Amino acid sequence: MTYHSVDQLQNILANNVFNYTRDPKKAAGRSLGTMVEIITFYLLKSWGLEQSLSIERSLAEYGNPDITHNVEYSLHPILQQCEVFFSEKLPITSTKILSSIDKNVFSITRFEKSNNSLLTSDLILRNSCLIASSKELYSSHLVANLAFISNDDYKIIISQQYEKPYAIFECKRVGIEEGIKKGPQSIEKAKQGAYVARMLSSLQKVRMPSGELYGLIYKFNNEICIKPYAELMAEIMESENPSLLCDFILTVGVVSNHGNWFTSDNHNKELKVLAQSYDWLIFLTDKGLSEFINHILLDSESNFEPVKKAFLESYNIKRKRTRFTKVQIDYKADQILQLYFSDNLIGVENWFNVISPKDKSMQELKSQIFRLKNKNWREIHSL
DNA sequence: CCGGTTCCATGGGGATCGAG
DNA sequence: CTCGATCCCCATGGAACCGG
Repeated sequence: MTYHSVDQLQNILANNVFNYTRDPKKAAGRSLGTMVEIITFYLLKSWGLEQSLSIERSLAEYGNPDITHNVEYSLHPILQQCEVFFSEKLPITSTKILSSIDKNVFSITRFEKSNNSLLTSDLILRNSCLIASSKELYSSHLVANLAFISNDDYKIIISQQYEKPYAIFECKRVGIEEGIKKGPQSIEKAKQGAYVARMLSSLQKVRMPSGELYGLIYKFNNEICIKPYAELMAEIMESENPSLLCDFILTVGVVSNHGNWFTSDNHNKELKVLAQSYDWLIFLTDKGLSEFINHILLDSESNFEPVKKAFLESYNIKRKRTRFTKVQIDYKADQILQLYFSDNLIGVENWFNVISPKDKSMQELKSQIFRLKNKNWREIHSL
């Protein structure tokens, strides 16, 4: 297999794919960001979180809903779920899906329909397709996912997600400048990411004069709970107490290395800023990202041909419509990616290193997420 | 000049709306 | 319903700028 560093891959993409743009290297860098997003999405999907997942929802800051941030991936409590079998002509629009729901099972009167299509007539799938949302703040929204297609019959799963998530994922990437060891641009994005990571959850991070990190959380009736961060986090994980959980959001950052960031002890400032801001910071290694790109784009004799085709059709001066992003993806490419990730789940998990918390593993991250997923959110939010 | 911060051009995505 | 326009948001990376 051809191995390239990510920098080499960026140059290959710049020269061969993005040569039509004014700044090919920048556009290639942007597309590597898309790859990180796609890898993260299919990882979450192969963990079985698809029905809980929303993409690019606007989330309010804790205690300050005036300010909102669009968050890449968020995991929400599922309030209700139903399946629909469906054999109409493409596209599968929100209107068609909503009209096929049994209203006795699932009341949709409080919802406002979206204009999204789950599957377009030229087979572009919309991941975590938002079909309707409720107008009231912090209520819920409906997400549709395509389970499978057989003989023009479509099985669709519709999940009603509670608006307030229990976990979020954000993907970031920073590139190295040609011939320069350390760039100026990364710190700004690190700070932007850090700001969002620190503003969404009720669990606030506080530094003691000694340097020790504490967690602070307001309980009901104005009681403040403050204790060492790791201890408080463990308590939240164990807890079913609504006042600890109702506004808690586990924040996860996914970063990828591009020359000036290191997985070694040699963390630079940007990485330190992010590591202390997210609850979890995981690092997609060069090896992982290169392996993915080599497989889907550069391997000439692979069965990833439809994935490669979708990518090239998306980034091309004559392109009609993008079909290779975390949201809109070519249906065939999606099927291949799903299979690839579920068949190679252990390998994919090994593409990541955990940077913080120190000495934790991807398996522990996974188990924390499932622990949260399985809490009784109806009770916690008194629904 | 050095090592940083701030600014900004460019690429891209999603939601929404209105014309056809 | 479809498509394009528009608005808003975010990411990437290079240039300008600044204090010592």
